[in-house]
Amino acid sequence: MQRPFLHPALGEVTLESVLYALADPVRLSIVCKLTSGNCPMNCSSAAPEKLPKSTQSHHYQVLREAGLIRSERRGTEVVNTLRCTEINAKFPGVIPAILTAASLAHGVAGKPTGNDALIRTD
Amino acid sequence: MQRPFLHPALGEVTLESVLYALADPVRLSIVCKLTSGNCPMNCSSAAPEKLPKSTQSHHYQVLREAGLIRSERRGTEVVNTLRCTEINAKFPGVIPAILTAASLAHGVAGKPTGNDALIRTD
DNA sequence: ATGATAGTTCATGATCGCGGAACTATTGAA
DNA sequence: TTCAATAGTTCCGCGATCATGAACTATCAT
Repeated sequence: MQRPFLHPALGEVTLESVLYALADPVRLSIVCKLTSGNCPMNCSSAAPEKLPKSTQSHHYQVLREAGLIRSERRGTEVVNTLRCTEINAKFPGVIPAILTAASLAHGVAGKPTGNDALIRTD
Repeated sequence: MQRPFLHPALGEVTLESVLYALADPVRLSIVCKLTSGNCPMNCSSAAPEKLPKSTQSHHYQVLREAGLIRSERRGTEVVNTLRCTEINAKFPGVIPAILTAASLAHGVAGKPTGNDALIRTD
């Protein structure tokens, strides 16, 4: 727990890494919880239950390095805040549209490569 | 070349798979070219040059299975069209915001996990 | 000090993605 | 028709990435 958190400067944040970070159901649900709940929220309360701590930690790292969240140590826990105003300044409308779509699509469902039930057309 | 193309019905399309598909610089540039150019466009002319055919083919498969493009065989080539009106009906504003951000961010740059030059904050 | 809590780091097995090589299908000559 | 060219696809192997249990670190309360 000694290594400091590394956050990209806004200039380093790429659209691709933001999309990549949000393309995972776990991370998308974390971001949704952070938007809806009282924003400075510790790791385990924003992550889905029953997910191993180590896995949670890696997901937070991805979100952090993508520039989506800022993490700070507060005693024994880590509180995370969205950097959505910053990101929104750089990529206008992207985050709001995604979060709206996520809540439209009810709660968040499906896996990154959910390609069941494809229909043939050729 | 015999297996027919499989396209997900709109109901099967998930936000996560759409974001995942667009999180790759190659695929994002393909989608950008499809929006800007005359839309029904064959594979090699929409993909970046110097990319191996097999890699291109895999990328088109990802875009197709994410529901972002529709592919049809026309003689010896495959023409691809965006399904953006459909997708936009399901996830309003997401695709336009991403495409706008992509062109803002100049042409398209950076890699999915581009985490160089992080700054320390803790 | 001891234990509890909250999260990180390490190591490893599973999965994924890229790309070369071989293959398939279609078109256009000879 | 056969032959070559064109446009993609499919197979396969290797390297990179991901998820998770186990061990570790840091902080707080008693």
